[in-house]
Amino acid sequence: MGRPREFDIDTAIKTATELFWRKGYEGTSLTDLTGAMRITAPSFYFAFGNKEKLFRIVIEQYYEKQLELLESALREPTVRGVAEKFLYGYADVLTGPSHAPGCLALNSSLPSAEDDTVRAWLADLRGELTVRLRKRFAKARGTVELPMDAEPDALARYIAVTAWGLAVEAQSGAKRKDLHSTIAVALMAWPSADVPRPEQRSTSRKRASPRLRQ
Amino acid sequence: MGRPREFDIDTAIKTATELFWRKGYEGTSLTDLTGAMRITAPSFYFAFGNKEKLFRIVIEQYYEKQLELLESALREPTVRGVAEKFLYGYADVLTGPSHAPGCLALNSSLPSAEDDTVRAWLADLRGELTVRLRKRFAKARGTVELPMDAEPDALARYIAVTAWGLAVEAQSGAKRKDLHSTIAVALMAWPSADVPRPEQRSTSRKRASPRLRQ
DNA sequence: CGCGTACTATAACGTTCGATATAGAACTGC
DNA sequence: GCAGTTCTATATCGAACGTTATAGTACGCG
Repeated sequence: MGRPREFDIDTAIKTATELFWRKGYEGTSLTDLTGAMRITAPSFYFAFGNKEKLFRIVIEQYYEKQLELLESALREPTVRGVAEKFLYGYADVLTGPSHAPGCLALNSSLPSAEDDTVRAWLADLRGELTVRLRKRFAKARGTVELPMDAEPDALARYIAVTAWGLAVEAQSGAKRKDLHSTIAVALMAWPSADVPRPEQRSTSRKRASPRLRQ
Repeated sequence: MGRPREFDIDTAIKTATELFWRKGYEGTSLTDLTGAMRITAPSFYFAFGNKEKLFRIVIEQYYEKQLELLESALREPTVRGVAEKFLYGYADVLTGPSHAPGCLALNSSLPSAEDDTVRAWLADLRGELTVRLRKRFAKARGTVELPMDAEPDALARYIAVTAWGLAVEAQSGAKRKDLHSTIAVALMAWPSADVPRPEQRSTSRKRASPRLRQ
């Protein structure tokens, strides 16, 4: 059957997964891949066809696992259980110790900030925004606006997370009304202020009302 | 004072902004930039120094506007008003008609899917996940799990948005406990089921409890 | 052994990337 | 008009990119 392969293909795929996770799709060069796999370019092309085909293999393996998580979540007896299990499970994946932080699929588009001053800077700017929100919430804590045991850090991060998620959705093609109805749900996590002065309230907006709490 | 510049520099920056928004930072080549600006490479380098410096100008202009939105939101009399104003304002930016969809700063890392089969495929995979959630929620609607007037579409998108946002946060360095406390807040938007069978509930997790609703 | 097949090594392909050396053109101030 | 400065055009740089042609090596099978 010809000359036997001198490297383990599954190990090579794992190596590639790690690289894509850390450096993104375009950020991972063939030199990176073949170097880490300790094979030469022709061996790479013989085994995988090209970079994109390997990437698709990697992502498909990843999504198989993600789908397992999703299916398992969907089997929860309550829809809240579905949400809970999926989000916590996903968070575990994002912070798993055996790979770079974040989602492989999203990181592949959003290359790592490591060794990249531009991206590190962008991440900093994002962080700054969260800081400002946190300070505002911390100041409000203990007043009628926010109970004393609220967590400004968690609240600020929640707003930021929602914002980044909206940005991803928008880029994928979500329309304004989609985003608005999503925000309407997101705001249900928020405490209504106890009778703020009505004339100073934020610009009233018509918004979809999911009415989850009957 | 020497030879006058033959192109308008503000117009050129606007052109660059549009390109970065649509194609991302690395996805926008100097050929793209100089071509759209209708200037040659030396003119570009004379005017802007290099690609990164131009990008920083563009992003700084963008963040100035974002900060205006944020400051304006922070001046809201209630913290809920802050969240509301900021999120809706951001959504407006994301879907603004004068530029590519999404956030300029995030898109710069997450290059556009247009003319890119790999990224289009990744966006599709993300969409599929939302579809599955929606179907599950739609099926639950009208049962004890979910009231009849709930919106499966908005709920599913909310979970997805939260997930993508978590992914961005995780890549920027957020720790697992940060994500968990964020999720705890996110789940406050969710209706608790009316007494599900306890033995079938999802794996109980200790989680930070912001206790927003006293 | 020797043929066919499967894999690997060397070396280089053409293209695109961001960036520039060199020279010349267009303006102001003297 | 000449000097000094500022911007532009041509033409090209070296490096890195993904990819491949060519040749050779190692195995199973007859």
